[in-house]
Amino acid sequence: MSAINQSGQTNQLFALVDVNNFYVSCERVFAPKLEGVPMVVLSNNDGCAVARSAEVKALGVKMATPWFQMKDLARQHGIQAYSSNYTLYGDMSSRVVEILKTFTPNLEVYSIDESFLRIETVLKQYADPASMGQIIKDKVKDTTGLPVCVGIGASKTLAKLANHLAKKHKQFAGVCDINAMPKEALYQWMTETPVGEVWGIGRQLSKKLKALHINSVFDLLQASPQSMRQQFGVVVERISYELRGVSCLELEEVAPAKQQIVSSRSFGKPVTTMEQLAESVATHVARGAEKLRGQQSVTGALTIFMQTNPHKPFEPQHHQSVTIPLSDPSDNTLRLTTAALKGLKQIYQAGFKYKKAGVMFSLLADKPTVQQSLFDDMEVKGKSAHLMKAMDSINSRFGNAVIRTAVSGTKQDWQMRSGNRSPNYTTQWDELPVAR
DNA sequence: TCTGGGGTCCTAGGACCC
DNA sequence: TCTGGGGTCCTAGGACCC
Repeated sequence: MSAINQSGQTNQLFALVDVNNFYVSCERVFAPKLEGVPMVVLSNNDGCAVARSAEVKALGVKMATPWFQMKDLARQHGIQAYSSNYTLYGDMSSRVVEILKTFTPNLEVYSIDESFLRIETVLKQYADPASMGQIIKDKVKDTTGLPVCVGIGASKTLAKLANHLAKKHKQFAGVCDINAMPKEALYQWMTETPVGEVWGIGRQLSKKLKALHINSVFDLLQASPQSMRQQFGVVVERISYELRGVSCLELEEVAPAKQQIVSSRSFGKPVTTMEQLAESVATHVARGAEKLRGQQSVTGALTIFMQTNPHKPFEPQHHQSVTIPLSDPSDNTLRLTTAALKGLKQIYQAGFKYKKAGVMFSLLADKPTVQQSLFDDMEVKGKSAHLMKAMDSINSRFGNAVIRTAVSGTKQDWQMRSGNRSPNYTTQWDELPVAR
């Protein structure tokens, strides 16, 4: 009997499948000569390292280290740097997910390189969870060329921890099942693992926990969930339960619509003029509006923000934002751009060197379907006049609406639309795309 | 001038994640 | 000279209402 399952709370079993050094591994799939070569993938403008190969991690290079700061090291060790190619990574990510879906339908895509799987329902096809993990690992490698590690546990947090162990310690050969581990061994691993490695315990919480002599994962396991709640709130309480194998975080199989959408970017060179900022803001609004439409949302407010370079504290700093509520929520690029530029004018100040600008859409709502009311108050004179008027009206609000409309166009149709049903009513529906 | 309690909504900021 | 771009959740405090 495993240590963790003794709570008897649940038989759920989670697997976390995580691609090793994802961006680096993607690049290596298409350039096998890079295998074993120390390398990084750089962020926008080739600013920071956003992915590091194992060789580079071993040199002590931290995530998001600026490339210019590691150039000496790069020369010494022959570190190769690649600009990022997010289209490629997105495509590779989808391929991995497709493979994982062949193992279980219960899957949550957690990030571009990680998925949680619920596996207890499909285990009978395998000798044990670890061998299932091994098969997953091999299949992803064979099919996509990407190396993954698999962590298995009775909660998401334990699966995460198991994945960490699988990545960090060679003896697991890339697959670690915490659930099957004897208690003594598990506690030993937990004692050797710093509390900051636990999913949800970041820098600040680590510091506070350490002040209470909670240094290792095991120490945190020993602390009571109640006392954790008292001192740190519900988040740490939940982690505390999760570590005990009491699953508090469910699989989110359908990704909920975003609650906010951001588009922002650093400038390669400092930007000073209103014209440059306006161009950037317009680009970001267009990108954001595409994302909005992609999830069938409209935004009720947009925030424009820009800032100078915080890494140059001796230069004059300007960090400003303005939020513009929209009386009429929209996903129309033109309308949003107009509002955004108005906001930009409010906060722009000449004389600063801006380093970053962007836009955030918030107060998102489902995009309304074509509204009854648009038709209700129209007199029935003829189909085309109606449609033109309705389309104009909708177009002015949503810009890119797809209007479902009745093509039979008899008076009865319109009466039915306003609730006055005719028994013989039949109609066909067409989708009329409206020009953007 | 003193004096209540409870609820909701909104916002800002902090902490975390990849 | 060169320093990422997204997201989420939680909490506290203020405004407002009854």
